[in-house]
Amino acid sequence: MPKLEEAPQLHETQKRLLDAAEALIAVHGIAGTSLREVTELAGVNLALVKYHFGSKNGLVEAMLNRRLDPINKMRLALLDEVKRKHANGPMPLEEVLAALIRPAVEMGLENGKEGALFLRVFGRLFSEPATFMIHIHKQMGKMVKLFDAAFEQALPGLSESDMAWRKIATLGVVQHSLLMLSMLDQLPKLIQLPIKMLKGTPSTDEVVARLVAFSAAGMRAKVPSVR
Amino acid sequence: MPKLEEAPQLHETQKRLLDAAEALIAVHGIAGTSLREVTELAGVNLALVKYHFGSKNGLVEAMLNRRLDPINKMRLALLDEVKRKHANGPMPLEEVLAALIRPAVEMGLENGKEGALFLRVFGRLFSEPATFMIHIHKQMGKMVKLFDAAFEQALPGLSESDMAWRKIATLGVVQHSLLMLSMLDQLPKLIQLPIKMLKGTPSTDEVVARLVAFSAAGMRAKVPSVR
DNA sequence: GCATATATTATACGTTCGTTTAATTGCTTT
DNA sequence: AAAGCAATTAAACGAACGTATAATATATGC
Repeated sequence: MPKLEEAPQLHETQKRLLDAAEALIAVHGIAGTSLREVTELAGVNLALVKYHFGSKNGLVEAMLNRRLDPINKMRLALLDEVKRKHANGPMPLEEVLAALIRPAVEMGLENGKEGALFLRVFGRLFSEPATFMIHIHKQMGKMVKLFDAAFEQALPGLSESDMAWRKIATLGVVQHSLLMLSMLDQLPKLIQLPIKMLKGTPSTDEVVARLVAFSAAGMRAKVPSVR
Repeated sequence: MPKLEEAPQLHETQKRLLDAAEALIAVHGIAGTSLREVTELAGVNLALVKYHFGSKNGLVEAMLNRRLDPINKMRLALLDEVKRKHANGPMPLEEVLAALIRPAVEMGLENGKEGALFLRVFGRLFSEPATFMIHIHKQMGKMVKLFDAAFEQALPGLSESDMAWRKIATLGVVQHSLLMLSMLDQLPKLIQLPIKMLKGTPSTDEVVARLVAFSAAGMRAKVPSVR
């Protein structure tokens, strides 16, 4: 099975800045995180943000790319595997969904504290300024197109809008579940919401299985025609 | 069927401030919205925020309460109806879900531009500082408890963690779908993601039916035991 | 070992932020 | 008409923001 690639080597200073930005943005969002907080946490001079990344936006985009690049590459590799495996027939919906979902879960659960932090960043992405949504979309454009085609094959016969609603709901399942998963440490104290969904941390396989099962059933559901 | 209650009367100035805060926070988030932008859009003096709401936090919480109060009251009223209707037997999962989902959809689709704006605020809630999550949770505490019991009855026999995962996924479906729905105006231009999920605006009934169908199927799905 | 990039530092600029004060307006009650 | 309360105003506070610059330190190539 394809694995998440190692990050390309970069300066110690750059890595420290990306780590610090990731940790703070995970909690306070982009607008709520100042470069002074980032550089202090990184133990690095303020001006080095401009030197290495040009601007705050540059830092944020580099932070996003560092995680999204390997996730998307692994997604495409997994989808390729599924395609090869079912070259003579239709791809099972569950396997397409797993190819989409597993890399993000793996990034979140198998990279220690850094991974969990990125899950929170990922969970916030849709709430950040449009600038970054555009950036992320360019980042993911090719991947999205290939998965669109895969869904079309795994779940044939749906109208465009039927398919769009289902993909949006699925993205919601994944995004929100991973956000909650990444907040498990702090959440139960703030909120008594019974998030006893784990004793210890659940395994990657368990999380993927749960999200895939829920999403696949949701995507296959018939909608009573009240339109 | 219970309806969303009318907002209690408040000063013109207060309403203008709440409207402006809602519109700006919907787009830029709490941290990304300044009181000067809010008061300018409202056509009101800066100091009136302190006078009427005490602080920026006070303004934000009032803005949230104005929408969440009627939504939650309608949820409880709808749930009561479902309970009465099925006093002699178990409540159907779909009807419990509809009681949870319909009020938010109705607020978003049947209150003009203001409703759509609040949907975007609602979609961002989990990405805002913990302060507000705590506030919202207090707001929703009673409603959440009653729906927890209803889900337990409509979907019996699940372990605590099995139920928790399903509720989280369902919340993700609703939150993300409504966020995308509220962004339909702007999104297609920024992103070619085929959000042709509608010609014109879909009806409340259609949206509720889609979200309920997806969530109910997801909640009923068996998870292969790979744990 | 000296010149040349590369990396880091301290410091500052001009803005904008949330908050606060004190003076003033408008309206109601007597 | 006067008094009293509610609402609004203009102005300012110190703090924090992203960005920029020039001087300095560190590493690299010859």
